[in-house]
Amino acid sequence: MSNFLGSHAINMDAKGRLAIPAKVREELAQACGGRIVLTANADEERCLLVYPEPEWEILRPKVEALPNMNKAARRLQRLILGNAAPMELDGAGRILVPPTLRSYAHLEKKLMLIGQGKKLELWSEERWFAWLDESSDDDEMPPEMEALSL
Amino acid sequence: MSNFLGSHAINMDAKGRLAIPAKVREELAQACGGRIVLTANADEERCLLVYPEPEWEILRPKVEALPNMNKAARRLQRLILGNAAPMELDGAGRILVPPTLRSYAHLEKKLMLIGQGKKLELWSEERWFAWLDESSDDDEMPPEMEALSL
DNA sequence: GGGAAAAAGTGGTTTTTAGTGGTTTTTTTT
DNA sequence: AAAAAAAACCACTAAAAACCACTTTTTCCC
Repeated sequence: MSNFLGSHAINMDAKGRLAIPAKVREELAQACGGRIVLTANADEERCLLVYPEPEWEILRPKVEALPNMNKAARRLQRLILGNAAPMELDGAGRILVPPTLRSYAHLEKKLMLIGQGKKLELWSEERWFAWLDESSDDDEMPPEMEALSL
Repeated sequence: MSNFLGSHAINMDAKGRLAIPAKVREELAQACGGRIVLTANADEERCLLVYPEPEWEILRPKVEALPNMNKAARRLQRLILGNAAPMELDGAGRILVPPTLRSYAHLEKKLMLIGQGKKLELWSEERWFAWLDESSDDDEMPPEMEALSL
């Protein structure tokens, strides 16, 4: 199973194409033959999520099955399902980001691709660094996290 | 199991390469054959963490398994996983620190490598000495620490 | 204590690979 | 059928990685 790590600075060209870094490309080739699903992130951070297709097919039914009389659940469904775009890497290892997703995540030229284990996150570089600088406020930690020893 | 102790002053060259001190290199060779994972520190101190690969593989699943609807947990995942860079020492016993990590920890020429038992910490020399001078305020201690007798 | 040898650290050079941009062809829409 | 947009293809530039040689420091032996 895929295990994405690390961050990569990448540029999107004028056509909305972006070259997946070679190392990530290798992992994607192995995990899904280059077949991925790009969608919106559901939390307050406006970034995109990149799933290898098999990983997406585990997640998708779970999202579809959420009890959607609940407002938060409906929101999640609309964002995740309503923005999902299956695609393949082109011959040069690039993907073409659909305009709607581009504007959702405020993607311009300079981007950051962030490994997050089973998926990747795609951020506007500006927003990523702004997020890094945010104070890690007094959010409550789950007990599993309290017990961690890094 | 590895047990890193002591601190070493080291220089990073213009390309971002830094020579691991010979004594540390020996320990790394024994612990992981020179295979390490470099990542960001998650707390407010902007330094890097150096894990021998086996040690990293104990930590990684714990971080990936955190409940990521929680904000604090997501932050930890983005920092630890999103900055992780597996690497090996080169022929001369050096590592190349990726640009993103270099800027995260404000690393310039003069660095400090600090043994921390199962891992090492890598600091900008300036920040390390500034930290040493900080007042160790009135932060609350966990009970295990209260019970210590140095 | 001095000198020699070995090891460690430093810097530069070369080669390979990844990223970028443009061009052509095909498909779709009006 | 023509024009425009999208997709695939191809070539060139730039950056990263591996390699190699030199300098400095430390250690061991005389």
